[in-house]
Amino acid sequence: MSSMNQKKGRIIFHVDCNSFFASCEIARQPSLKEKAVVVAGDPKERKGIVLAANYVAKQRYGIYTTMTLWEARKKCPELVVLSPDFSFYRKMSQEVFRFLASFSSVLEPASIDEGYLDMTACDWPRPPLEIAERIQKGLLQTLQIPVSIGIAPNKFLAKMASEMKKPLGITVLRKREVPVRLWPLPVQAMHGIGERTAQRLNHMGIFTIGELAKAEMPLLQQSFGVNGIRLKERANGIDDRPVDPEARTKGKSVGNSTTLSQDVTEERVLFDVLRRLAQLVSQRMKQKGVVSATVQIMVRYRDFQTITRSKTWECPFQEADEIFQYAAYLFKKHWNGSAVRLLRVTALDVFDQKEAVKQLDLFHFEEDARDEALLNTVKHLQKKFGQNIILRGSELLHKPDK
DNA sequence: TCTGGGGTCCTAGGACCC
DNA sequence: TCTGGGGTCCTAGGACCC
Repeated sequence: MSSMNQKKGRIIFHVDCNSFFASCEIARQPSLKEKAVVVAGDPKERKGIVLAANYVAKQRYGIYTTMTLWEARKKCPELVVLSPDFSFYRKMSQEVFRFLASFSSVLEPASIDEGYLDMTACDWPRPPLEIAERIQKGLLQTLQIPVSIGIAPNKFLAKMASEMKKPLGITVLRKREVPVRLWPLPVQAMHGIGERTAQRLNHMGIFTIGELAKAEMPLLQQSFGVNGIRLKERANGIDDRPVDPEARTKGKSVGNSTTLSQDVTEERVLFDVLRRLAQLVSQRMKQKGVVSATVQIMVRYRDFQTITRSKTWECPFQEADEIFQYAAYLFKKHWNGSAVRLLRVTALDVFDQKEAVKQLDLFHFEEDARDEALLNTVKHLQKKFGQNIILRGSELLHKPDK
């Protein structure tokens, strides 16, 4: 909100793994260290883009993430190209966070390879800079993962700070340094401003973070709504968001997608893909112990035109079969018949499996309680959540276990 | 022989209800 | 015999991030 209720004196670390996927690969194959290494998908499957590049590839050859493998090879013919191994990266990520958790319990993973630590309440006897050095050295020695660390009074500044020196940097950014260190930068250097917003700001005559910091609020609010207010605050170094250890665990959706190795027009093949994606989604939902009542599909056509369609059903689900049925229903209804490049199936607004039963407690029925459809629904729920779902009078109840 | 796969958040319009 | 206004839910799409 305003700078008045900005919490004073917090110490926030942003820890960012450098070239994470590439670093993981080099950790298990150290002989690659001096070579130019990228992790990339298979071009035969039309997935040939660079997902991560180590610093040799980045600095010596100018290779960057999202570049096509074809371009990267042109820049460096002897490039070492590895296929992604996501389960290995997830395992390494868990190790990184386990290590970080030993420095502060107020830890918020922000993605697979970065996280925030609130060090304010930690009674470490050493100054923050020294703790950051310990974290950096520790991760490098025990896991061979290089990280950059930003130290600042809030998340936004910590994030901006960790970006300033890579790889293996530690950067302290104080609020009073914002005019000198952030304001000269172009707006697109700011976390939260992408290509589109940068263009629109430039159009308004705002090119640097400093100009954004001093921009007229009504103007920003008119063009960007609540985001306008937020952008101006951030440009002034203000950010009240707490480091929330729960933020990541309460996920909002679970989805899987795939780019087909060729554009497909044959319905049967597309349905097979949807079935496979539904299985993956179901598997991950079960791992997380969540259910959902909303399925979304995404269809990208040959020309990259992309649509999403979703629908909410009455009963929460988790089984692959159901997810497939719902996805297939949406696909049948909305597919325009032309060649498909990518398919995605997502369970939206997922919630805890245990909550599902609680929610049913609140699920009231009127006089149509004896409708066959309703009874079927109840049977269906019993099958999924156990016999302790009962219909009493006009209410669907969860009967507690004895 | 371009353009991966996993997400989050916000907006805006329409339906529906009071 | 003329059309308000507020609130909420659902759906679609866009911007952004790693």
